[in-house]
Amino acid sequence: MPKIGMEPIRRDALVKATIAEVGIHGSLNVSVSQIAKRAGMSSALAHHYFGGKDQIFLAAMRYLLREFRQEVLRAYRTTPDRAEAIIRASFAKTHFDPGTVAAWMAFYVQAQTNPAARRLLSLYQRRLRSNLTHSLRGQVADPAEVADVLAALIDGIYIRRALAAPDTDAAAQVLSLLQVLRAATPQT
Amino acid sequence: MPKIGMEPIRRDALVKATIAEVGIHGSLNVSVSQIAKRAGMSSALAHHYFGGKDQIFLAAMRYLLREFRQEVLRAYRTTPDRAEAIIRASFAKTHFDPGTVAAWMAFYVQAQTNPAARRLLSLYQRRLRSNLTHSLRGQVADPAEVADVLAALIDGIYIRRALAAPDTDAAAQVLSLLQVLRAATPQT
Amino acid sequence: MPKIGMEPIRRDALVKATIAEVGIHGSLNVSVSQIAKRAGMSSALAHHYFGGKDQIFLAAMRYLLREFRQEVLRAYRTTPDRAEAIIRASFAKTHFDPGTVAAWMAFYVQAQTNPAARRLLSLYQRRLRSNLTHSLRGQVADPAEVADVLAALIDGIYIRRALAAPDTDAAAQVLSLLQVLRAATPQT
Amino acid sequence: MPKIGMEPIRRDALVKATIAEVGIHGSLNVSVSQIAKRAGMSSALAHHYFGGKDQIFLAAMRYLLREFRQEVLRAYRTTPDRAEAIIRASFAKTHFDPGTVAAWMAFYVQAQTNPAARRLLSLYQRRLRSNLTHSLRGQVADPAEVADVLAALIDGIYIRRALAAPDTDAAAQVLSLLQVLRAATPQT
DNA sequence: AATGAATGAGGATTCATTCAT
DNA sequence: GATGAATGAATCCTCATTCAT
Repeated sequence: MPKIGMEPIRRDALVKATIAEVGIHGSLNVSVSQIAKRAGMSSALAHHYFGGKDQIFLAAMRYLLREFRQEVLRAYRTTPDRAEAIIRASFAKTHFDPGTVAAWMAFYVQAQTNPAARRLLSLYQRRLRSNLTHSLRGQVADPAEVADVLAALIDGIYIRRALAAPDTDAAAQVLSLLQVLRAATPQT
Repeated sequence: MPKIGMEPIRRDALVKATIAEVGIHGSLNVSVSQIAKRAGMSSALAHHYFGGKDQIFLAAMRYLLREFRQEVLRAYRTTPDRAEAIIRASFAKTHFDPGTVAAWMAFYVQAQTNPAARRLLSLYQRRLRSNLTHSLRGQVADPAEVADVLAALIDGIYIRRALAAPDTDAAAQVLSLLQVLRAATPQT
Repeated sequence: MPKIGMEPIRRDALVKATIAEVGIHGSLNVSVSQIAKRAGMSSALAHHYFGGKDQIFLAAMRYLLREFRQEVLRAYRTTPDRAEAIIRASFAKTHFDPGTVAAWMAFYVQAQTNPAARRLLSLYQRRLRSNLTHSLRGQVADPAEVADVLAALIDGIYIRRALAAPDTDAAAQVLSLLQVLRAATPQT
Repeated sequence: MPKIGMEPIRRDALVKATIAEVGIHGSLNVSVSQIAKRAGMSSALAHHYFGGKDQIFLAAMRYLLREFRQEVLRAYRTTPDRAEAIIRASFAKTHFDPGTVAAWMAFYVQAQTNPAARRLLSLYQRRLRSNLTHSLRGQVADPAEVADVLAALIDGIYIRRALAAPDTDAAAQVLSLLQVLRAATPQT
């Protein structure tokens, strides 16, 4: 009995299985078969839906970035200060799931040679920068510059927290810097 | 060609070939044969000297960290401000060689699952933090905290510069933040 | 050529090819590729179906032991004396095929270190002993003890006949001993 | 300082190292390097003395057979009954050292294809048979035939004891059969 | 839509053996 | 006599991908 409308369900299952499997192995050294098995289908079907391994992983990354966007939107609703909302969303617990961490590290690796991955990373970075810049308007002298620093700091702290012992509150660290910067370079 | 005492020569050649090859491929998906060929020897000899692929890559990473240490020492000699010296050394041109960048990204991936890699990364991070802390003593209220922020910022900016267009001066960005932090939280 | 239900066919082909190839080489120093080629498939498929070389060989041994069991059952039908049937089956011509001999010798080697092989050998020995014991009941004073001797003698003569010139009738030798033992230690 | 007369010492060390290493691995899957390292020399030297791996192993087998011969001679001195002496020597404790067991099993494998090994095995078997025949002269009707049975039984029981749990006294089992045979077929 | 079947290509690793010193 | 250096060849195993059904 041919099922109709299975495609989105299958794709979603594969994306989630990819993240889980990447998390378990800590890298992209995961076979399509492993992913497909976890997603409850044959590897041939995975190929059928995505065309190849690279595209499966790319879809997984797009999914993670989409999740992140929604995390930010949620934070907007509970945190009046937009910059703070972005920072808090950047360090949401889900980002530290093994799968997410491993996917991000692998993504950095891929971005060096895979044009599609590089574009995606670029897009994420531009968006983050733009969001931060907007959120800082009217608060600091040079919003774009401060946004740059904050964005880089977010990435830097994320890597350190993700790979080393997460002993301190990552968001707090960025927020305290934000405070300093706001005080130091107020908009005149 | 001398037939004795080849070991250090071979090891060195392999380490350099590894970095080059990793740079070309953008990841650790490089065969030992490729590395060995570039280093001018058989893959069997590479295994003989290092025991396995992981150890070859680990040796390459140790080499890069050793290089970085020397970069810092050199900077100490030309830059009176120690914090600035560390920051400048962190963004030395050699760090942006494709091989070095790829090795670092791969290193982050490995650190998730390979204990030896994780230890090495930890060591590097502790050293950087300690050096920065010392260099900030007497200049800011809480040197350790500021060192933490600077270290993370260095990593964050490095990744962004390494993977995206290096349009701005990375060191300058960190240095300007350093200035702000010094002014904002002076030692009383 | 049917495209489904190939597994049992492939497995069988591999098992037989293994025995043949082991016979040709006289040991387990046979590559999976050689076996697979003889079985008309790629080595990858052989791995797919069996998981690894050890398991291919183990399957081959299980096949030989199964064959031996059937040999015994056949002998039961034509030889009224059960002990004699077992002995005759033990020296059936097929047991002296080069592949079978080589597999047995390799099996002895494997049994020293491979737990699965050891278990299988143990199972075979217990079965042979148990069958012989049953067959001797009511004929000799201590069936178990005589069974032990006969079983060992069967193995010992097999090795000698398999590795040296098979000039004498192996079964006859054991049978004559059996006769002696029956006469010497009758059940009272 | 060139050492003189090292050859026999080196060869002996290699032979003993071979047996030990074969015992550890349970098969001939032992590299010459491993053997040489255990014997305290380079693998190149091992090749120099023996010419190749096969010859090293053959030398080890010759050593074991020599040892066995001496075991028999020792037994002759303490056991008046020569047949019993041979049987006891055949099950001396040293024969059950892992190295000796593994070497024997490997020897059986080799005898199938290696002519030198086959000759050596043949020689051992003929000697054992001849010794047994002599020892039975004047005691049983057909010494050669009984010798054959005993020899095979010795091998068969050895394999069973070597590979399975050595719960019973192997020599006793053969000796009791010997007694039966002597009683059953006395020389008239 | 879905899959079992199938493989070519590749990769890490091992090793017996040779050779210059 | 002795060894470090060196390698070609081989081996097990994995995997992305294709295809007939």
